[in-house]
Amino acid sequence: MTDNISLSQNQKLVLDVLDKGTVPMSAYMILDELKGSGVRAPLQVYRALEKLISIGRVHRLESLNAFITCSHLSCDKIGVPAFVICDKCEQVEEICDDTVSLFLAKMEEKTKFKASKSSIELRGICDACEDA
Amino acid sequence: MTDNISLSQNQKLVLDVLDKGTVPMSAYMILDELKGSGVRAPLQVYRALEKLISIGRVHRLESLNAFITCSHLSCDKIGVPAFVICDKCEQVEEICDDTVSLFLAKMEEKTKFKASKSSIELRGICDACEDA
DNA sequence: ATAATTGACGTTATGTTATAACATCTATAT
DNA sequence: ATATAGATGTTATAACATAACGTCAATTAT
Repeated sequence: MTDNISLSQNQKLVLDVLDKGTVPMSAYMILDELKGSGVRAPLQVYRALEKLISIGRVHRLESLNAFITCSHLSCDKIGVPAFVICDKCEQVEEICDDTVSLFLAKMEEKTKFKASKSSIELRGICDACEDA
Repeated sequence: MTDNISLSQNQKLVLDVLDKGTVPMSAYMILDELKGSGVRAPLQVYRALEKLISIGRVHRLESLNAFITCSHLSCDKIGVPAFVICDKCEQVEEICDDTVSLFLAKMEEKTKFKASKSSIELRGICDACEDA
């Protein structure tokens, strides 16, 4: 549990569920977890997710239609993340470094494009699962 | 129109619709276009798309839930594509070069990960729309 | 030749993901 | 005290995708 100040009740609930999970969760999985806490409808979850994403506490994985907490508390201060997603164990590694930012810069230069909300997701098999 | 040999009727129909479109289309948009050609159900479209994607003639844009034809006829021979998607005019540029492949190689090395079906999508505003 | 396999087809029903529209409600700032 | 901003709750519906069933034609193995 970290800096939840200024988050609303539903936003805290959703973030807590995601924090506890070790793999990405869909909005409806989150909803199921929160059925006991007074959260009843998909929109309550989606609205909380929208807010959490906007402040960088949560990321949406486009290729999974699922959500995870930011592994840096908030990526906003750091940069655009890339996700490395194991299709076997479902673990996700969030990479947010020069390799990614330089790649993006190069792409923007080459295409004369101003990227604002990119999605970089590598799908495959992680080292641990490969060995197993 | 290009090398459609060995494609089935439905596969050809779906590919033709995508070829005519200048922007990504959802499966249901494609279905609407094909209502007059005897294609009736979503599954017929999804099955054709699955095949077309598997042979590299079509790409799925995860962040849009939409599909476009490969701008290289088939990426299979070339490498992993990255997509630069303008949120204003919806034009998509497909980039499939060293910048992308070197980035992927670096990421794989760094994370000890074997990527098989990555998704790289830059969302933002293209040069033309930026100026306008 | 013929049985078996493969890949495509068509249909109905259903599952999953996401948002529209409407009505409150509370805190903050003027 | 009142406007406004953000959060809430609810119902209904839209949009995206697949399961499960049965059929059929082309290929290939025996």
